Amino acid sequence: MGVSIATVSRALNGKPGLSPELRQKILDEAAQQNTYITPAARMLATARSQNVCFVIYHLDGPVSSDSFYFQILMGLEAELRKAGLHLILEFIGEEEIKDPMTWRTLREHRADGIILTGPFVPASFILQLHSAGIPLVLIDNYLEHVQVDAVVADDRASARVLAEHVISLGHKKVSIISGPKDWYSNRERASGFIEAFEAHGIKAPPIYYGDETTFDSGKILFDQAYKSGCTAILAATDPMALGAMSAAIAAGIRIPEDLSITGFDDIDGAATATVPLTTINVPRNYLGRSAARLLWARLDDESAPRQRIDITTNLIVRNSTGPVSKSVRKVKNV
Amino acid sequence: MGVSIATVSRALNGKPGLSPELRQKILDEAAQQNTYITPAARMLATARSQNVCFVIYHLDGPVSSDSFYFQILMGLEAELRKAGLHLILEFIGEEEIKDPMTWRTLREHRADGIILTGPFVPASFILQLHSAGIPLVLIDNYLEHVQVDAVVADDRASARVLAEHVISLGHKKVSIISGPKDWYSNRERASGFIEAFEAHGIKAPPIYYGDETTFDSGKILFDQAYKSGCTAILAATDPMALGAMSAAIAAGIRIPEDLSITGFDDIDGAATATVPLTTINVPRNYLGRSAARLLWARLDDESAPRQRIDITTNLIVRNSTGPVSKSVRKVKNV
DNA sequence: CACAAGGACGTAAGCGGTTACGTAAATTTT
DNA sequence: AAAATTTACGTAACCGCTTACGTCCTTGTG
Repeated sequence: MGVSIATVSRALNGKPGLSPELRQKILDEAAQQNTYITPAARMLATARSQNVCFVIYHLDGPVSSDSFYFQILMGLEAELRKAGLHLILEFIGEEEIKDPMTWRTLREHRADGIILTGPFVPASFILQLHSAGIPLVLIDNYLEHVQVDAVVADDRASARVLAEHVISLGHKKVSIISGPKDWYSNRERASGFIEAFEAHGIKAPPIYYGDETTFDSGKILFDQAYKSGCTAILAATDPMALGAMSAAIAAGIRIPEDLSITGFDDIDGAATATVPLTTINVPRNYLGRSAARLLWARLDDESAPRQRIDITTNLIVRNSTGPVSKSVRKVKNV
Repeated sequence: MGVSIATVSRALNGKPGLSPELRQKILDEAAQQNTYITPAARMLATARSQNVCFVIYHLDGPVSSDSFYFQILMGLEAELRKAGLHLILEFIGEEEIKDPMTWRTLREHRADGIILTGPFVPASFILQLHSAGIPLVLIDNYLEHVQVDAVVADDRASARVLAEHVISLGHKKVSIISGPKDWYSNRERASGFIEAFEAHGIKAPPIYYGDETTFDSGKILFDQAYKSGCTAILAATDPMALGAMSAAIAAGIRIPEDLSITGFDDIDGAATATVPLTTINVPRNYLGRSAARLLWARLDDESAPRQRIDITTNLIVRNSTGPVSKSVRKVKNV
């Protein structure tokens, strides 16, 4: 009591121009009365919401990699919380991707910054946001030649590691099954696979593209891929690998004796599949945390140099990969 | 131009006291200029944020049913969007559960209402929120004797259906493996199982409790459960069922010839497990949508009678359940 | 045709903070 | 010791919207 609201404001916001004793007294009193700054008023006065919008861009229909995003979300929330920021979640689709300005959260300035993800965000959309000067961090997306903050699981390097593993088991005839090539991570992964083979002087494996990266898609692509006479199939995602595995087993092909299969992402079902899947584990929680920290830094200093953070992943070797067996080739040659 | 801000406000908010022509003109002009009401100012003036907070209460450590929540989130967001509401996501743990007032989003009044979920939300916490008069909707939780809005997957009825299926296959000696009994859904599911058996005059199956509802937990409980000489195991969750399945297969037990196993939830890996799992599918997206609609109605009319919405689930019969086989019993009797 | 009633729109007072600016007291400078 | 700074805190003008109230112009009524 007896203190002006200006002084209280200064105390609560840790601003200078106030004696330490008075500040402490105000702080104590506020804590005791469980008082809190009304966000609306602060927002109005400062034009800052303390909100961050996490945006998942998806085509209509179900989002495939459910738990992938959820774990990112958990990491994100935990880290934003430390910075006193709140998390607004939004899914955007076809309509708002055409024109960012139709996108309500953005138009309303409900968030101070944006964390954007999704497997196939159009570059034009990212560019529009970026040139509008909105603090932005990309997850699992990246634009060459444009300075925009991003945190990505190092798909290409991970793919190389996975391919190295397969090569070390003696496989030389390999097929790659992938989803649409305009998805950033599909491209990166395929490139990584191929780089590894070329580095070993092995002919680049053929890539079979499907429309999706789902279980069914893997199942469908299996036939083509196997027909090429390969001893190993590298899938762009776990669901695809699982689908291929399912088709293989149905065809009486033994895994890994007759055929090795690898996935990518280490989804929930990978460890508990018919044959536990050799795959790449992405520390998703950390992906979220890094994105949050990156955005925080950006909010703090608009002019700081843009960063790209590569998160390293882990090769998880399970039972779906094994040494190439001579006998199989014989059978196939009959 | 030439219109007072009061009139614009009335037009934009669809309030009366304005000629249709002028209203349309203002609306058109606003749309054209891509103007939008500043949320902060509106919040300050109306004391409403247009935000809804989705809260997942979890113990420290990883949240198990990842994709479960994610699909709820998607449904929630889609439905809230229709109502012009925004979704704030928050995970709360031990600290804030003790005293809701330590919980920042609540204290700051950043959200107009709350949607709360988590497998073991303490009743005391729910009661505090409820008695504080905060618009609240529970997902997969319910308090007897307290009038609070809730949308729940009908665990008990689903469990009965699942048990009926197993009973119809001839199983009489069955074991139940479950997680902690203080989790709402674990209790409900076990009750449903037992009800079905009692309805058929079959002795209630024994329940084996674990500390968690995970794959590992199912693996561990398998031994005890199988030792009882059962021909079927009903698990409280899919991961548990998968864990039990893994342990069974490792022990040379054939599924479903020697042992039937059922899960619950139809998680991603259920269909692609070693033996595709018979389980209960919960329409999670719809769970989220219903919760959103319920909260919206509540925000609209505080005094409306509370509702509890039971979402019906679907029995998914796959390959992990089969008729009880006589031969197995013989082997066991040796 | 005078007057009451209602409709259409403008005026201005908040909503609860932030912050540039002003002022009095304490401290340093010369 | 008087002047010049610096420090500590209060004053008040916004921030952009909602809404009670006031004014003016229509329209209805006896």
